[in-house]
Amino acid sequence: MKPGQFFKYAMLIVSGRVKLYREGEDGEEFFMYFLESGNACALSMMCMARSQTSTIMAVAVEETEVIMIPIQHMDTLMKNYSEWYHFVIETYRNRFEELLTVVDQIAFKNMDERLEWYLKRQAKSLGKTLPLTHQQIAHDINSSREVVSRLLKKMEKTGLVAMERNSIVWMGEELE
Amino acid sequence: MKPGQFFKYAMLIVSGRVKLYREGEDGEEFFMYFLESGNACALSMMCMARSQTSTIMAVAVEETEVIMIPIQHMDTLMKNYSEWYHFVIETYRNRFEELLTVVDQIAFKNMDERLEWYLKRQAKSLGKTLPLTHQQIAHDINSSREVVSRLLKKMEKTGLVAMERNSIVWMGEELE
DNA sequence: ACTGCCGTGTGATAAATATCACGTTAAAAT
DNA sequence: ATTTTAACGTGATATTTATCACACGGCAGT
Repeated sequence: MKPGQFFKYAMLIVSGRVKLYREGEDGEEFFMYFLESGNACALSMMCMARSQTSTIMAVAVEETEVIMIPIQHMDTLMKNYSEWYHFVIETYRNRFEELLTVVDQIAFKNMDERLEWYLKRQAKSLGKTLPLTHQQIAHDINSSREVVSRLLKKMEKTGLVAMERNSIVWMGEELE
Repeated sequence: MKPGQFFKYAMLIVSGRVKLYREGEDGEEFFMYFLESGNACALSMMCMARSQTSTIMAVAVEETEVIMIPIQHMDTLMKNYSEWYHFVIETYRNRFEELLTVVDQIAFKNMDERLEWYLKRQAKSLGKTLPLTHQQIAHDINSSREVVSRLLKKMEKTGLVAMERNSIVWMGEELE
């Protein structure tokens, strides 16, 4: 899903994982959040009223099943099923909150804290072993490989992560 | 309105202006957007389902009139008035988009571009003459006065702004 | 076993931004 | 009119992050 594409369906993730990120003008990327089993894509639901276009990048990073609800059914669903209605509002709210925390991070925090936060979120989604190269991480937080390498090295010394080739193991506190 | 306060009403701005911003742990601020005449506060509408708390700072920067709709009426309004329903969804969507552009700026752009973008948005809301000190601007974009001063000086040389004591005049292209 | 690629480590350097110190100016207060 | 205060200007320096250059080691393909 790329910016400019039309939404014709509201989407619910049944299984798998979708990565949502922004793309800068020069091809930079910035990771925002994952959609996972049970989540709905807030944007796809908000565009419903008039088949508006997406403004965000989304790629399935695993084999993913989705339920696609034609947008013309959204209005009647919303009106007639209050469970559904509340689910949708709750989805909006959660994504909005998540975006706000993303803003906090990049507005107020330095790279070391941002990296830590990034890894923690990845670990929450993917488990403690993260199949990520330094290069990929750098890409996701819009930094550079060298910086990520050095910061990881520091975190390894404090015991927060362990490094292996092609993966990082998150050793931080329990994840919910 | 501070983080932690409960929403008991969904709010519509009738006149005036409300500034929404985030607050960092050490008291830093980061300007997000204005709510103006005709706008609704998206967050206040999303918290309705269960009187959830706000997570954002909001202050009226002008004498402001608002319509406050008790949240317990929101559900029935949404179900029975499709105009209202679409207005609410549209509000969600617009704020969401706005947040995404904020993320873009701080994730991908340098201070000079961010300052320019900030001033342009202010000018769009407040008119070409902006009653802002360098210090206030620095605060809003989470930078420092000196940096803002120097960047403004550069922008003045290219004719993009004119500076007066206690205010900046935006000389850029027409605004919408 | 050899080759080449990719991921990683690391010093040196550059660029962007923040901070410090101090000076200047203009408006406000007395 | 003098004092006081807040806003602005500017060089010097520090910090953070990005970039460059290159080295090393593992692993896959031949």
